[in-house]
Amino acid sequence: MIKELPKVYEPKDTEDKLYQFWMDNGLFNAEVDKNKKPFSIVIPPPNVTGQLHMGHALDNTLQDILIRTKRMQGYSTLWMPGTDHAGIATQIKVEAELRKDGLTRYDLGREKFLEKVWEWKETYGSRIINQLHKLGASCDWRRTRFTMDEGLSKAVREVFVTLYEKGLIYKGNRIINWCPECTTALSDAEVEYSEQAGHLWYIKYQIENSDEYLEIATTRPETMMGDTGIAVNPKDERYKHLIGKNAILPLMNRPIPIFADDYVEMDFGTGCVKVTPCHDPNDFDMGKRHDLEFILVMDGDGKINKNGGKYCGMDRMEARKAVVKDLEELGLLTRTEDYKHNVGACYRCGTNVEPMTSAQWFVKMAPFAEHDMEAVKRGDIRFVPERFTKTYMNWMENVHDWCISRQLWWGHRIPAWYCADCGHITVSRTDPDKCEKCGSTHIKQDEDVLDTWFSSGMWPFSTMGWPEKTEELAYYYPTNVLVTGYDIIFFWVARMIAFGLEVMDEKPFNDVFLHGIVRDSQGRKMSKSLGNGIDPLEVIEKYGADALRFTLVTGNSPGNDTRFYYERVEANRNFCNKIWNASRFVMMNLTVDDFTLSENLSIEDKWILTLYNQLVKEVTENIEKYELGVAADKLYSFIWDKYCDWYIELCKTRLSADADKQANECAQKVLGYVLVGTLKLLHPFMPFITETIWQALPHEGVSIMVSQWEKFDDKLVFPEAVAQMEQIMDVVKVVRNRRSEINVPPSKRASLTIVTESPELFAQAEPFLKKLAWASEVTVCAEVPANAESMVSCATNVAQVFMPLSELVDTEKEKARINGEIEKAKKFVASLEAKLSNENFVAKAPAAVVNAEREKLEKNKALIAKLEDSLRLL
RNA sequence: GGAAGCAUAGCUCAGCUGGGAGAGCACCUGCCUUACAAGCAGGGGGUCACAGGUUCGAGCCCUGUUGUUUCCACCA
Repeated sequence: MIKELPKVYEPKDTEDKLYQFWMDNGLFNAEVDKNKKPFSIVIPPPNVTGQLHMGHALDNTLQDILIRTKRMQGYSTLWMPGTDHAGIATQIKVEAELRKDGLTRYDLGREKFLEKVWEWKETYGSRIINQLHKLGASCDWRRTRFTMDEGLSKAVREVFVTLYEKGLIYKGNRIINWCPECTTALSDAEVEYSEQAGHLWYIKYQIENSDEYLEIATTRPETMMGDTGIAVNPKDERYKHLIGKNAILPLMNRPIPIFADDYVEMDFGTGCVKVTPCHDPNDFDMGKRHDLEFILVMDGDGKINKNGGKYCGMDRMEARKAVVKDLEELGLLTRTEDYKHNVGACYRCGTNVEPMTSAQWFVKMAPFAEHDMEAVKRGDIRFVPERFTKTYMNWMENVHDWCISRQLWWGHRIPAWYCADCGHITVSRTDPDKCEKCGSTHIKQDEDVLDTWFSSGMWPFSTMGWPEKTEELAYYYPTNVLVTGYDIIFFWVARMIAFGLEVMDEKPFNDVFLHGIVRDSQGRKMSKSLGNGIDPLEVIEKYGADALRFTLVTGNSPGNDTRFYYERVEANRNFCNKIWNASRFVMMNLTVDDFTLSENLSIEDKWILTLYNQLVKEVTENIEKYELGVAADKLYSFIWDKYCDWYIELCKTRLSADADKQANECAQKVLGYVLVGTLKLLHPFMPFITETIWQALPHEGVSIMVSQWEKFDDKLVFPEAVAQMEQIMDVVKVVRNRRSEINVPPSKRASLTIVTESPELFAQAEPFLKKLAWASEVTVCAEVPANAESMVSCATNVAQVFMPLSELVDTEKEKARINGEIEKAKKFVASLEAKLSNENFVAKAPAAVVNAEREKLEKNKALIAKLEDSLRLL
């Protein structure tokens, strides 16, 4: 039963073995069990070829804490794991690999390339899963899903076809964000804007059949070959006479109409806007409004196409220079200004995106938005912290149609077939062999694939087997909580809500528990380019997974970013060691084999049990409210400051060899009882060390993981004992303090004379005072001793303490010290008296508060009396 | 342009529904008091950004100001 534990906790020796033990015993496995309440979480699927970073570590630690707690509380828990195919990200990686051999994906062709990606996926797909094992994640790995699995692909197709049939998905030629590097369309969410230094070029446009010129500013001259109009504000007197006329587009020498549109701001630039409908979202809208010509001047690779006249073939930046140079030579460039403006970049490769019209597939968002916002408004779906509700709402209110087609190869191919004969598009759940309209067999599937987020949007139900009606779905859906970073609310959370409500007719989760970003110690985002990333695996290797987990959940509050410090990991590693040694101590003294509390509890037992019981209540509530950091802090301070610093010390006399056997066993049981209970409360946070210790202690059951969560116990409430214990502890503290001030080392023991009105209490406390206050002997009496003036004194509100150490003390200093303490207490008393004599306070404040203030007043008055008494003796 | 967060000890941050300001690290003093030196005991250090307001009472609630970060929008 009792094992010898080494003096220092070595997580490395145990963690992998324990994880294997849990796996071998199937403890992570989720089983549909009608006798239990379900609790489910789906993992935010990491990129299949990705590596564990601190963000994952945080995200999964939070989930693991929740799932482990619920498991212990008797729920049938499902933590559904899996990975995401991560379209662009993965394709980029494999293409980069090919580039090393001087190849592109086109050299291989679609089929061969996809084979290559699948190979890549096979090689690296399990890496991040294994890394999650290191963290202690208790997912049901048997159920691991991948967004391109057969089942999930089926779900994707089903959703696509269904939405298409409902008219919620359409194909249209619209303006989208194009990444010339990835050569694909992107959704609005996939564009990151940042301020870049650029120029405003002012260009002269001649009015047709006139000598008059218009001056127009632009930041992107390279697209001007696609200009098909010039807009002015209808109220602008300067240009009213030109409305309806044409201007000549320089370089192309093409007449373009001048028209009025409210969109134009009179006081910006020259008050004229050149309109390039194919290369600017606002111009696109104006183009539609005014029925302008749409001329696309760029190809997918960012080069000017044949519509760009002489600039055809030039790269967009090259074309910009050439256009500016030509305008200059023609004398049409009037001036150039430096100008800072926001430019969008691809979130994957960082290349500036090109807004351009393109035939793409879209999801109509307006019909979704209403339901999606309603569900949140109703409180059906709750954001934690609440403020993100607003973020979500704002986004939803202005949501645009979602571009879901990507010109990639890696992903779910769009199930649409184009008929070469009649042009009809056949969208089908099964691959068609002929056009559904004209029957022609000359049909060809759309080359494009779907946005990665399209498939992850259905993750909560696709992973549970939908569109099949599985018992998992019936039992575990909707999931209880989604844990993720606030940075992907739009990408993912919003889309899951949309698909869940539309497809399942039920929300995907009750709560959305959001966390922030893990930054480096200087508050910078961890990134490859900065090289400031900290590898969670290295941290685990050196300090243990428990220390890492604890570091990630403490010292921050939900939804806020957090900085990562090794100092904090070290502190938490030390905490592990503290727990380890406290447990060693208990085990070293262990002769009993169960921790059923005995009847004759002593005062210190009652004290710690009361605090422990309170801890159970609070930690449970905090976890329930997602206040994991608060719960962790409470565990930390209970274990360290209460259990170790006081209770273990208080027990030592009862545990000594010559102590009474019954008392000894009573102490052991309380020590064990509280230790085991605390380990359970701590287990979700620190699964490894708690299991290791739990296994070494007397226990029933296979693992602490599946032991029963502690509950608040009405029988373990002893307010009187707590009050008494605090009186004793006050005396200990005041003596320690006194001794420390005059530099008395613990080895120099001193007799204590305690003058008090509670002699029995302090007589009982004798062993504590000997052990904790380094007393050689303790005398308790009602009167101040005769030789008091030759002793060092200190006082609490219930006791005066005298120690024969006056040779170490300067009387004047002593007087000053006591006076200082009196002053401080008097000040406080005065403030309390003022408060209590305020009729409004007494009348309006809650009775409990008033009573507490009265109690404080009495205590401090008593303390002053004691101190003044001591002062008189000097 | 819109929205949100943050501003508390030297540093990084907690502070739950308002009731005499906390932790970790750092710093100072004294200790190997046989579970733990990854430790023990003690200590110093905060007009809780600023200005108003509500309240018996404000770090906490309200308004404004300043600084700072982020998100959304995208005026050519």
